[in-house]
Amino acid sequence: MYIYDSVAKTKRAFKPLIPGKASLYVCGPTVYDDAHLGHAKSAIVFDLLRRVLEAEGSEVTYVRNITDIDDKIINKSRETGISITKITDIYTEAYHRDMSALGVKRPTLEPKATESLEAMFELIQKLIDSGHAYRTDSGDVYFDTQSDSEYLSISHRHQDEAETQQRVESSDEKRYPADFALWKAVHDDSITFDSPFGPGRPGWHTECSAMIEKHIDRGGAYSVDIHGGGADLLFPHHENEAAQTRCATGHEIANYWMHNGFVTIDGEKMSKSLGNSFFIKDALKAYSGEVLRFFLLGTHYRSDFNFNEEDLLASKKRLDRLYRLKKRLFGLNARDDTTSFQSALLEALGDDLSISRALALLDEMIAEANEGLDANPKDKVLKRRILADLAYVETLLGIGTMNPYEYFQHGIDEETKVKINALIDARNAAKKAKDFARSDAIRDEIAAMGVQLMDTPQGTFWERSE
RNA sequence: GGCGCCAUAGCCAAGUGGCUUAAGGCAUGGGAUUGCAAAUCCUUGAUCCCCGGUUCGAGUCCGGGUGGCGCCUCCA
Repeated sequence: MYIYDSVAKTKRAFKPLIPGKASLYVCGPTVYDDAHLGHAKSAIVFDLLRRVLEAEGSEVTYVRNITDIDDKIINKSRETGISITKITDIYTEAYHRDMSALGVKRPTLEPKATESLEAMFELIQKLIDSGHAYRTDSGDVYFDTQSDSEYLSISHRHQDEAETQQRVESSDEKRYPADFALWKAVHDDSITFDSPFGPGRPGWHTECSAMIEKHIDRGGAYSVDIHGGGADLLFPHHENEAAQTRCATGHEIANYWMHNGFVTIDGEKMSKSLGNSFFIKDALKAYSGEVLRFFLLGTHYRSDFNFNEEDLLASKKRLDRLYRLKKRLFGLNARDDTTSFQSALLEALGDDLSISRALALLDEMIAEANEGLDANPKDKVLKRRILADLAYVETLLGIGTMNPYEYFQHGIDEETKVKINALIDARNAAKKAKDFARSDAIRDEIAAMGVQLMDTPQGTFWERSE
């Protein structure tokens, strides 16, 4: 496949270090709060990448870390009185629950920072030994950015010394303002970990480099094939990761870099400080996870994504078409036929995840399938082909996975369903007696409940409207 | 202040110099179908923010302008 490498700033043919085996590392969440739409976008994008690589026949090692050591977690613990481990357990579980609802498959490995301390010590020690890191009087260990001639080659910055100086507040102990902490010494009663450098906790970039070395590096020209994350991580996070690994191991951390665009809410960046965060769990109250997945998937991963309800509903209608087709073939089993649609779909996604092209192909497939079924409702060969295509879409895009009836009835409780079915029976009786005034009155009554009826040769079905 | 991204129909969104006098979806108008509807199918719409340039040829490259946005500070 082809991947746009955001460091090379060009599209490159993807060639893994070991043919047939792709490795992927993505920066995961800090588990101190519920996941928001930005987490969802990133997770969905790289889930898609993983599916495409697998569909192309690669054996994918996908590592996504869980950051469970962080000042934000510690602060939350102080504020709430809940223990650190309790907090990280709660939000790790919440993250998994939300991602699962969005159809995001679990990565191959999900290392936690607390379980990777040895690897971090090793990395830091190597940097100290090789003169790329230094200790301060207060016990902190800093990375010496000036010791790395390649520093800033990832984010293509040309840091102006004077300008940097005014940006950084407490640089008193640093040799150079851009230097960053590998280990922060802690002397009070905060959470600390014992280390060869004294009690403290790791700097925020340390874990990614350490985990990649521990779980992925196979001693090649670089550590991991693809490194991914949100666009905001390019600098300083990825720059610093790259510097650490380069100086500790002598090779680059990644061969390809992928950065997904931001999610904005009504045109503004979503951020905690602006107070416009949008939690996935809240969005899931109104929409099924798959509707959200499809919406977030619909815009190319490198573009910024603006979230608003109106566009979400338009996106849902597009997904509805897939489910309507699925409904027409409900109850039939798919087989593994391969079709030209499938290869075209994979080819589109293999071109830097060109989702718009892929969805256009999907729409065309759906239209042709409906047309064919209209013309030849009993064509078994056609049905087989459509079912195979739908199954392929499920696997590759992670959409169309639900029971179509449940999809269209999302959010309606059991009691209401019973009531609706009773009204449908009454209406069908009226229809049979050609009492259309009464049957239309019943339909209006049902419509008032937010439910739409559809008469078909197979009977009367209903969907949630709006 | 430094670095960077974006600007295509009412809305979302492809397009990386000629095969595209611009995919696909939503919405709108018309039609087929339907007891009426819904669904489905057919059909309907933009010369690509502005100005200048390069080229036989530009939405697509270059320069300038205008308007959005992001990173440089915790953030996917």
